[in-house]
Amino acid sequence: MQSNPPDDAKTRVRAWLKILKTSNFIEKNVRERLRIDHQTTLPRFDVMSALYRSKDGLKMSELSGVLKVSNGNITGIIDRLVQDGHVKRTAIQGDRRAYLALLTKKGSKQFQEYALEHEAWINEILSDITIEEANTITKLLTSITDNGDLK
Amino acid sequence: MQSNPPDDAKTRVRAWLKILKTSNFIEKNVRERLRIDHQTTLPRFDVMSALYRSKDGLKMSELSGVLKVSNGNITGIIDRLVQDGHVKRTAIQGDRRAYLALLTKKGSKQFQEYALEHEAWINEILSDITIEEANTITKLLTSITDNGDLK
DNA sequence: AACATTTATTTTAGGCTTAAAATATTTAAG
DNA sequence: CTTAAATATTTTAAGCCTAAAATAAATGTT
Repeated sequence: MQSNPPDDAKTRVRAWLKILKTSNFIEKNVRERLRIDHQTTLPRFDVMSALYRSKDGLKMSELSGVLKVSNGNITGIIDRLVQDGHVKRTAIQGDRRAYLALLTKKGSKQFQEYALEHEAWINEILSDITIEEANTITKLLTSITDNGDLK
Repeated sequence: MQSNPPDDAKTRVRAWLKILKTSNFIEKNVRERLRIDHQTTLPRFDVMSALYRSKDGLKMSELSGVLKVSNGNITGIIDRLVQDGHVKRTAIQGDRRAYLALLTKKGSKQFQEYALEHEAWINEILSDITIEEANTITKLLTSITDNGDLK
């Protein structure tokens, strides 16, 4: 089974389109469940997840760094999370420019519930692939995102 | 190497997060090149791609069906593509509710150029995976999106 | 101390996205 | 033919997202 460069390029494009399709497919599913079951959104879930892991809260710039989204984007998401009582802002000693965003007790409790359900959803959506296959996917895709030549 | 259900769920979640990360990584790259090199966007590219393949144009509802986005979404994207002369709307005989969106000559020429570059970009971004690996990715991910239990 | 530079965040303008409501047209039923 | 139901699209309201400009505070330089 020989291959030549032009065919190789098309094979890689096919893999990319499949990655995109799969990602969109799962994402849509998760977004819908978050919306219907919890009246929340994936960006909000992602921010809460980062804050939950951090324990002591994160600065706005740390959040946008971890989630790889723009600074201004985080502003609006945190605004809404503060509105519904899941997040609070706390001053930082000696720097009045910045502050820490931190989960409230309510937010922390709520996120634990989200996380359990999220794991179950994903396990269901990916039920057709075996554990070995899941590991293979993780391994192969890692060599793409770890491509040092880009960014 | 035994596994148990709770570990399996976490392994699947890890695979999902990697799929998401990879997709976002590649998408960001492509969006940036479209923006900087061509002052256009991925949604616009996607619509032009669908129209290019269709030859005779597509109705709005066909576009939203193919691209799996909402109807209202397509309205705005086509509006902007019409504005910069890449797409035109043509009446359908006997149905004044609908119309076909069709690439203009300019749009068609432009898309051919985009497509060539796009293939080269992807080939570059995925240069660290072999053709065999690309095919493995495509095959494994297909069993996820073809999961008939959902939707 | 006064000024410039850097750092942290928000604001702005524009585009993407959705679900739900509204509009227009066609088709079906009586 | 008239009314009702279905189909095709747009509009609306709200949220997400970015790059670039603006604001504010901290740090460095003279």
